[in-house]
Amino acid sequence: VVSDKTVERLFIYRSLLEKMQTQSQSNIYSHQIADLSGSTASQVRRDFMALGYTGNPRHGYHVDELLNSISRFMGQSNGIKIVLIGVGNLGRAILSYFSTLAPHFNTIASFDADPSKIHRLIAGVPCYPLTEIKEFLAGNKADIAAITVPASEAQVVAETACDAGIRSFVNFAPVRLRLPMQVHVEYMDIRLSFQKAAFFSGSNHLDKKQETPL
Amino acid sequence: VVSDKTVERLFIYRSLLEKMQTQSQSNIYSHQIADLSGSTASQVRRDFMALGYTGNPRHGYHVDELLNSISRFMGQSNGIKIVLIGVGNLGRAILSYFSTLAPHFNTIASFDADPSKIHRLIAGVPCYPLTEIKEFLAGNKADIAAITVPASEAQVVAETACDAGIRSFVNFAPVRLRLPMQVHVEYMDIRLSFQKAAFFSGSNHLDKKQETPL
DNA sequence: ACATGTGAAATCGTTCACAGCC
DNA sequence: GGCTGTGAACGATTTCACATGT
Repeated sequence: VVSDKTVERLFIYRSLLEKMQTQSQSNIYSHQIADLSGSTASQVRRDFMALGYTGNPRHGYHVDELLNSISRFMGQSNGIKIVLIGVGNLGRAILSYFSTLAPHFNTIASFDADPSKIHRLIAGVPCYPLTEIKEFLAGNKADIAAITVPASEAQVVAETACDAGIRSFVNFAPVRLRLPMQVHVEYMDIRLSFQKAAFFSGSNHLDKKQETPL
Repeated sequence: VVSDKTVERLFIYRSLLEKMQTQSQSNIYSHQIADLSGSTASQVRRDFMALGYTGNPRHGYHVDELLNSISRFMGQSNGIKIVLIGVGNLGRAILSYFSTLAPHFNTIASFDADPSKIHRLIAGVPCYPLTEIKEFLAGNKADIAAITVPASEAQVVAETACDAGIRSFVNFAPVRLRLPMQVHVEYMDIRLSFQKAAFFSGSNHLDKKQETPL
């Protein structure tokens, strides 16, 4: 009943509020949250409607209570269990990125086809052969899979993981995945975001009026 | 005159069409493009309206011509010049990722504060001290900057780069940047996308009806 | 028959505006 | 007085539906 956009913003608000909390700020107004998150006061208040938590006109929102409400709504997001498929440059970088972000994220295993990588510890995470993913997941629950294989392999790899019970993916490969509708995919297409940035850096987006008449 | 969403999809279509081209498929229908890109036929046709290129009902779209139209509309996106700020794990991974993607992307320099990194070649790209970015950009044009520094430093670093003439960013740090309105920022928040994936992996999003009555 | 191009309708998301409260 | 909560207006995006072309 809540939009993807709202979910995203709630996570952003939470991250801000956690910072506020460490600075022992106890109260905050919607317009302050808006400024810090690049949103608007209306938007913030509208997003909070989903939480069932209501502030008060005198002191705005109580940081601690608000955080509790958000976390209750978002569900337990500490100790998210991740498996990562594809231990190339990007995969390795993400492994070590998350190792510094514990305890929020917990990468429990990685998978690769390259024999020189398997059965080793990479950034503190054990690497197994891709063929064993199903057995592994039968014995170990994981919430999501990160796909960091080359584009050409992403689809098969995703199907395998899906088959092994994964219901949600973060896909770094620059291809759309065709998976059952109930399965969720977050796309992280690095190439695409650079292309978009390049497009909007020029004056392309403003007055594109010079249609060459055919 | 064209929405962000449409721009994004046009890039995706282009990448598909390039694959079609290598497979010497010469014609394609909107519904085929839709299937491959996770869109709908209407959406595809609507997006193409921006191009001024029109297909024909008999054979759909001619792949080569369509690609030309898209590329003309998108502007030259070969040899996009990038500088990367922050040569940590993630920064290094992106450097080597792009080194394999030439000639579309051309990372011309990286910057870091760590003395052990500067004046070395990292993934084939020279690394300079952060303090020299303005001089560097005075002598070398760059289209966009990638920010791969820790969250706490992202804002200052972005301001410096902005001051040095960068008009478009890809920001990997998990903070919103406050920059002049004309400056474009693409956010690539890896942590956030994993959080969203985790949220949508549960049954959180379906029937969130159990409001605890206060 | 089947695909395109495009007004018109529907849907989704954001912002406005104001009553109510502290 | 300045803030919250929210119905209503607005704007953006997607989908529908169908006239048109081959």
